[in-house]
Amino acid sequence: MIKGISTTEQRPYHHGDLHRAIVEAALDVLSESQSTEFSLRELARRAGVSHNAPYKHFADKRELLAAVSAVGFELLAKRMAEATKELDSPRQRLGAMARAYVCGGVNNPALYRLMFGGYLGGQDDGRPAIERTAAYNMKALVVDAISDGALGRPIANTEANTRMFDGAILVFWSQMHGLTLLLADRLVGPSDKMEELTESVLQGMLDGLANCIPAVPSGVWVGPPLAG
Amino acid sequence: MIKGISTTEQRPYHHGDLHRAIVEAALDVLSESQSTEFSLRELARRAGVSHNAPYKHFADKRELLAAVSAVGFELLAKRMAEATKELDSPRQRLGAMARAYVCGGVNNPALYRLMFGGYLGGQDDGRPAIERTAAYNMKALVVDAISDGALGRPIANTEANTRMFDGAILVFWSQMHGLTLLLADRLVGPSDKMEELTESVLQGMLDGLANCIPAVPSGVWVGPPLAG
DNA sequence: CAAAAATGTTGACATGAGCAACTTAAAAAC
DNA sequence: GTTTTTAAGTTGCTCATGTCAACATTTTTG
Repeated sequence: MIKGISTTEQRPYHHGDLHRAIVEAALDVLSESQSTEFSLRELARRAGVSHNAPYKHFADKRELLAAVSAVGFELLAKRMAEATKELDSPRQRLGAMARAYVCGGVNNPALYRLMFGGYLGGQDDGRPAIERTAAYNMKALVVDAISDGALGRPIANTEANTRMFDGAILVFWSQMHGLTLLLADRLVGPSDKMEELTESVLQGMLDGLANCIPAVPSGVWVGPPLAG
Repeated sequence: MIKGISTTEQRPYHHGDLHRAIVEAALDVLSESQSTEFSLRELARRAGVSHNAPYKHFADKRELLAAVSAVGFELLAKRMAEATKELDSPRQRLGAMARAYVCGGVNNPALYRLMFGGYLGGQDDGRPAIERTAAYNMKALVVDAISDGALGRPIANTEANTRMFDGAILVFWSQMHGLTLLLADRLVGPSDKMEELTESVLQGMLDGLANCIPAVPSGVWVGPPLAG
C-alpha cells in the first residue's frame, strides 16, 4: 500500500521519539489527573502505539516515573534560573527563586509529590540515578542562591561556619519546602490573604537568613552541597 | 460439626471487628512496604477473610485509605498531646510538639505522605469527612500550642494582630512541616550531624516565634483555627 | 547487501478492583 | 420463641493493568 495519502494518515512503523512522547504524555496525565495512578497503557494509547511499546524505553512503571520526576526537577531548575536571571540584588534573586519553587508546587502538586515524596527510592536502594542527578542539580541552585546570593559576601571556611551554614540552608530550604507543600496539599488556605501571607513569610525567611549569618573578616567559604 | 476443637481452631463466620482489623493490617503493610500500593486483597488475606469482605466496610480503596489517614492523624495528635503533657514551660511544650511531629514523619514517611500528600481529595470534592475532622483536630493542637503556649501571654484581638498571628502560625507550621518532609523523604541527610542540626533548627523556630510577637497591653486573642 | 540491534506488535498470564448473587449469623419484630 | 430483616462473609464473575515471550519491521553496522 502506498504511504498514507488521502484520508488515513498512516504512521510509520517507528514512532520517532517515543521516549519523549511517553514522558510528555505522562506529564500531561499527571497534570490533569493529579495522580500517579495512571496506566502505562493509557500513555501508550495517547502516543498512538501498542500497549507494550513503552517497555522498549522503560523497564517498568517505576523507571518511567523516575524519568518524569527528573524532567520535573529540570523544569523547576530552569524556572528558578529564569526567575533569577535579570535580578541584581542577591536578596531579590533568592526571593525570586523561592517564589518559583513555591509556584511550581502550587501549580502542579502531583508532580511535586512525585519528585519529593518518596514514591521512588524505597529505603536502601535509593532513587534511580537519572532522577538523583536532576534533583542534585536543582538542589545546587538552591544552595548556591543561599550561599552566594543571600549572604552577598564570603565567609570564613571554619568548622563553626560550616555548621552554621548547613543550618541556614536547612532552615531556609525546609521553610520554603514546607510552605510549598502546605499550599500544594491545601492544608492551609486557600484564601484571599494567602498570597500576601505567603509573600510575608518569604520576606521573613530572607530577613531571618540575613540576620543569622555573622560578618566574618575574610576567606571564601566552599561548602558541601548539603549537610550529610 | 462441633465447633473447632483439637487442631484446627475454626473461626466463627463473623470476624468480630473486621473494620479495625483491616485498618490495622493496612497500617502494618504501609509501615512495612512504605507504599500505599498494596491490595485490599492482601489486607483481607492478613485478616483471614475472603477477598471481598473488606467491601462490606469500605466502599473502595480510597475510603480505606482515608480511614488509615484518619488514624494517622489521631495517632499524631495523641503523641503530641502525650509529649507535651508533663511540661511546664510553653516553649518546652511547643518544642516537644514539634519534635513529635518530626519524629512521626521520620519513623513512617509513607503514612505522612498519605496523610498530608493529597492522595485523597482530588481538587474540588475535598478530602473524605472522616479524614478531615481528624486532621482538623490535629491542626488545632498545633495552633493551640503556638497561640496559647508559645506566646505565654494574651495579645490584643486587633486586625493587625490577627494577621500577624496567622503569619506566625504559617511560618512555624511550614518550617516544621518542611523539615519533617525533607528528613522523611531523605532529601537531606542522613548524617550524624542531622539530629543536632534538626534540634538547632527547632530551637531557631522557637526563638523566631518569640521575637516576632510584640508585647501588647491587654485583651485575649481568640483566633480562627487557621488562615483561610 | 547481510547481520545485528532497535523499536513496535500481538498474545498470554497473573493480580487486583469492584460488582452480583448467595449464605450465614445476629438482631429486630412480632 | 419463632419469624423476618439486616449486617457481614463467601464464591464467582468481568474488566483493566503490569509484565513476559515470541514475532515483525525498520535502521544501523560491518
